[in-house]
Amino acid sequence: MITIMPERIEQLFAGGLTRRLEPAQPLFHVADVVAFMYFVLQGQITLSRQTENGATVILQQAQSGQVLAEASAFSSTYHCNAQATRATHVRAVPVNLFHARLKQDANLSQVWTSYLASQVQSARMLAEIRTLRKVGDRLDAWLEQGRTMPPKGKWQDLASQLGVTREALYRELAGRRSIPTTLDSHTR
Amino acid sequence: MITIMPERIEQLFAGGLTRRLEPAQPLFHVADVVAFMYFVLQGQITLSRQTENGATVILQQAQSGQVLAEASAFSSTYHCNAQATRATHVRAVPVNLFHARLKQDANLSQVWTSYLASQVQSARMLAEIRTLRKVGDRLDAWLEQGRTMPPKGKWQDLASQLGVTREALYRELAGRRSIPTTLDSHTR
DNA sequence: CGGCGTTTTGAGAGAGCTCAACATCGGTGG
DNA sequence: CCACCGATGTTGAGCTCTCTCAAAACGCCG
Repeated sequence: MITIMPERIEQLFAGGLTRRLEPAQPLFHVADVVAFMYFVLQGQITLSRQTENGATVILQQAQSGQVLAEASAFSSTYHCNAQATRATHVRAVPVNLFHARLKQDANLSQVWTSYLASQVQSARMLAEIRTLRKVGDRLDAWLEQGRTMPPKGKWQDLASQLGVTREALYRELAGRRSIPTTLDSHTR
Repeated sequence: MITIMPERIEQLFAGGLTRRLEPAQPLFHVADVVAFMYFVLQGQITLSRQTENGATVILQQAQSGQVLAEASAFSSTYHCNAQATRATHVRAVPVNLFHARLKQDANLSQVWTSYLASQVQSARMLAEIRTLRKVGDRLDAWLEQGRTMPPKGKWQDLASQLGVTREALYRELAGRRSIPTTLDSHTR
């Protein structure tokens, strides 16, 4: 497994405009022309799409350190909506500059490719984690990735990452606190 | 959303050796030196890793048309185990040839990058699908991606894609057959 | 025909979700 | 300094859904 340093991807967004979004503020909509590539500095952006039946499908919850809708680099228009879930800072770089950098700098190109590969990896991992039924198992699998517990105050974010309600996560954590020595997870 | 034609990625594996794997046969193990990149022609390969606690974490279920462990292209050794879940055909290309092709052919490089971007997209989508609780919702979301129902005989594979048991999927399908006109999904 | 894998359907149990109440903490303003 | 407020954390009780275990009905092929 490769370890991607987020600072390196940020090189691709060097000199870009920083833009601040209020909670629920949209960044772009379906069918908009792709003019910029965005990098989440802080906060969270939700990418979603409306289905024919009117249901909303979430495509990505972009966290800080992630690039928004990587595939939009290959498209002339967006195929999803982007909206801040809370106060968020993004860095924007014109797509043509983005492509120019990739073309001219083989190093940056490598950074971009390995970033994509690592995103594939972690997205697949997350998908597998979310097939686990018990929150304890999900938490274990998540922690096994070399991740550590976020500070108190961000546990709700962890809960939504794991795909469970905050109550369920709180209960799991409470249970672990009360029996700190018992490490065996009773699978099934 | 970009549409990736699997034939194009296959260009990267042109001239590679085709290898046949029996069910449960391993392809490589953790710590093995990365010598080849693999493309699944037919069948399925499971990528997994053992955690310190002895639990097995699944990282990817590579389907036909997918490249195995894309991130291994950037690593000297594998960080996961690969094993066929059933009879499977893979195409193998030496990593150095793989890299040489990417370097020499800007077109192939583009194919590779857009393939990675599309994989990121679909993996994230799958992760979101698997946070839905009802199999009906998961199936709807899956179908909304422009995918169509696989032929009878492959519904079990769909079930595992959706992260549900085959019984649950069969029941859902049976329910839809009996009320073919009712299209509204009662999302509470 | 017999065997094997897929598809169906049933019944019970388990685990998380929902709804609800309440505690805690930090910041704000009187 | 204290009352108030919003967001986070905690805990309880019932509901809902899928999973699990079980038992058949098919369907295909040697």
